[in-house]
Amino acid sequence: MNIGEIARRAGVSRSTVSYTLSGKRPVSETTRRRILDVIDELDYQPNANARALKEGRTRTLGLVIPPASSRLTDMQLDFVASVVDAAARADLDVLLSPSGGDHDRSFERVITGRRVDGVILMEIRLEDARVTRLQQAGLPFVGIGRTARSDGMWWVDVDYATLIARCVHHLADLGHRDVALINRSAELVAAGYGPGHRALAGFAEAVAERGLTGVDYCCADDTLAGEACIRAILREHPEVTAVATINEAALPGIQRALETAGLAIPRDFSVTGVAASHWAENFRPPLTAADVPAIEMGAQAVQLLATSIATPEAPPRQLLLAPAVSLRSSTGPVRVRR
Amino acid sequence: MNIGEIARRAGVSRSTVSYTLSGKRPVSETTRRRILDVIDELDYQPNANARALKEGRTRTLGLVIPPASSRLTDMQLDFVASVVDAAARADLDVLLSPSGGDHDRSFERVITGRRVDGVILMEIRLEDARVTRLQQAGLPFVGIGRTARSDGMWWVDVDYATLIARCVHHLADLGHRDVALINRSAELVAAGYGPGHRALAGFAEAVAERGLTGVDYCCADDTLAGEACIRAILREHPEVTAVATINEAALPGIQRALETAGLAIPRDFSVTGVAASHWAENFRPPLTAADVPAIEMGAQAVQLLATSIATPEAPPRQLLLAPAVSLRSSTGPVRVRR
DNA sequence: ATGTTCGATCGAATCGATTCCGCGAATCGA
DNA sequence: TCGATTCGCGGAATCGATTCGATCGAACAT
Repeated sequence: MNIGEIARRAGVSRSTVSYTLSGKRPVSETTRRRILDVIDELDYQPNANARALKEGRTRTLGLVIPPASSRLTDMQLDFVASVVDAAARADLDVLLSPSGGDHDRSFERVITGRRVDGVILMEIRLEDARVTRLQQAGLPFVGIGRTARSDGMWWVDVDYATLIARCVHHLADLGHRDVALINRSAELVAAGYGPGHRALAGFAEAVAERGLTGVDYCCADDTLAGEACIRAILREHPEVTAVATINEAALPGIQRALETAGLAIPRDFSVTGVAASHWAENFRPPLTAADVPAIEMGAQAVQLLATSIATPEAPPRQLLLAPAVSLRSSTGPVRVRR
Repeated sequence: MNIGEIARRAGVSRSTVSYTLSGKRPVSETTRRRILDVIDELDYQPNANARALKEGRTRTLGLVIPPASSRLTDMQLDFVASVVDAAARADLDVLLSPSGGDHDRSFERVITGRRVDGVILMEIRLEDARVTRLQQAGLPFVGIGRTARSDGMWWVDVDYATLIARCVHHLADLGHRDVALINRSAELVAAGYGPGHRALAGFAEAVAERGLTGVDYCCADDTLAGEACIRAILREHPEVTAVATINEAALPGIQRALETAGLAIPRDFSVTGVAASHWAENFRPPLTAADVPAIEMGAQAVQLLATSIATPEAPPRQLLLAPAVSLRSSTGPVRVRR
């Protein structure tokens, strides 16, 4: 079922079939109709590999994800889903490639095998070898996240520093003087995970600006760790009256531990942070938080990548998103305990 | 940077380069060394499209996922991650294709464009047009899940009927006489979602066998719906003393609503079901449940697909998993309320 | 010394598309 | 009616690999 078969049945040459399909040269209405009929009848579609070989592009983009060993977070899942969705809308296919760990063969295969026209890179670290590799390979790519010095690359990212700062200001406005930051896991931060570092920086700056005292905790991405973290904060810093977090997965634990400690939200303790809206809305009471528009970010990344592929020499574009803090009901005026 | 370039620099013909790479014909040690040196120096990798075109296989498998519009569940995410991981281990790449909704162009492109050697199909319905399509296209595929009549296809699935039946028997052994099933969403079940139907069947059969009375509820995949569902059960069937569920995402809501109602688990109310272990372990108290080995299932699906591709004429193989119910502490002897 | 065998390598065909070049027929203006 | 232009289409080269026969020189037996 190749183009030659179609040509034979329609009584024309292969090139004519190709031109009717692409429309790059006029074809008379009668032969055109005849060819399309045969194509419909045989359910023909051009072989994607042959086409890619000749055209030099694959109409496919690579999506580089962290290895499965580290459970993907909900936010990362949203990225994947929205990238796939946006790509499908643009008639692009998505080739998944786990990287990190022992999966660098997969990454290399995708890069140097010319299987993709461009790459979307998730989970970028402040220093990231994959970015260097892609730049040297000359393959267009867009980061979801960014490295420490990222002027030269295309990316879309969430402005964690600004968002956490806004949360701190919000808490300060409510009279809180002692606040805590619940960050992502210590390993992640130590590995140069950008959001962790930038959230901490924004937290420190806002705390200093408002003359508060702030403590920061690292916390693994699960309910149990969230509980443990709140317990540690209450024990080690009983003066703390509010927390801000970028750790969505810890939220259920935070809620549980505060309940267990007999602290009502927001009467006795305020909670805020940065989280996808479904986390915020499942919190009780609903979480005052900056809602990360993960779905939109994935779509934007595909957009950027498409233009980067189309115009490889164009100067890189960046998109730093800082959605507003949605006031729900998990923060309130400070109230002195005991 | 193609094979011709390598051949020129090494002073040999293209075929010799190809044979050193594939080892399908002997090459003398000296030229072999010379060629490999050039390859290393230039960082050459064969063009995947050209190779696929000639060989007639792509070393790529397609993973068909539900569209992003419906949020993927944690279990589905585990499938995706483990499939990608297992494929990478087998030096296969994974092409993602959303299907359903308006994304059938993507599905068709992957199938008829010969972009993949085989397909893994997620979220199979009892009647599923994609299965028919793949069969008629003659493309090897493995389902994660299965259709109503599934003898003729390859699949790996969880035996929801048996697992839910075991949960019911366990509850009956503890003296419970009135039990409820919390299923997935009504739309999903109405659309012919296999696990929903089979869980219900297993529930009904076990309830009958033990002479219990059982009610079943559909419930959307989120915390809030879980709460609402428990409230409805307590209101409409106050005699119920235990629930079994296959709805992981509803578990936090189930827990919350029971707490709110002043019912202690497992003293006043028992909860059990089928759930990935991290859901079970985040429940409080830890959930007695059959742990779905999603990670293993993804890996098995890749295995099956690989053998199906290698031996297309072999009779289909199936894998029906029924992991044991892990006794944790969310079930206990019945106790009459009021 | 001559014919044979065998190992190492080369040349050319092939996979299935796209695209440039050019040919014949139809159409046009004068 | 004749040369020029246009229109529609076919032929062949090309993309970058794999693979099958063919070749060539060396080693071997007779």
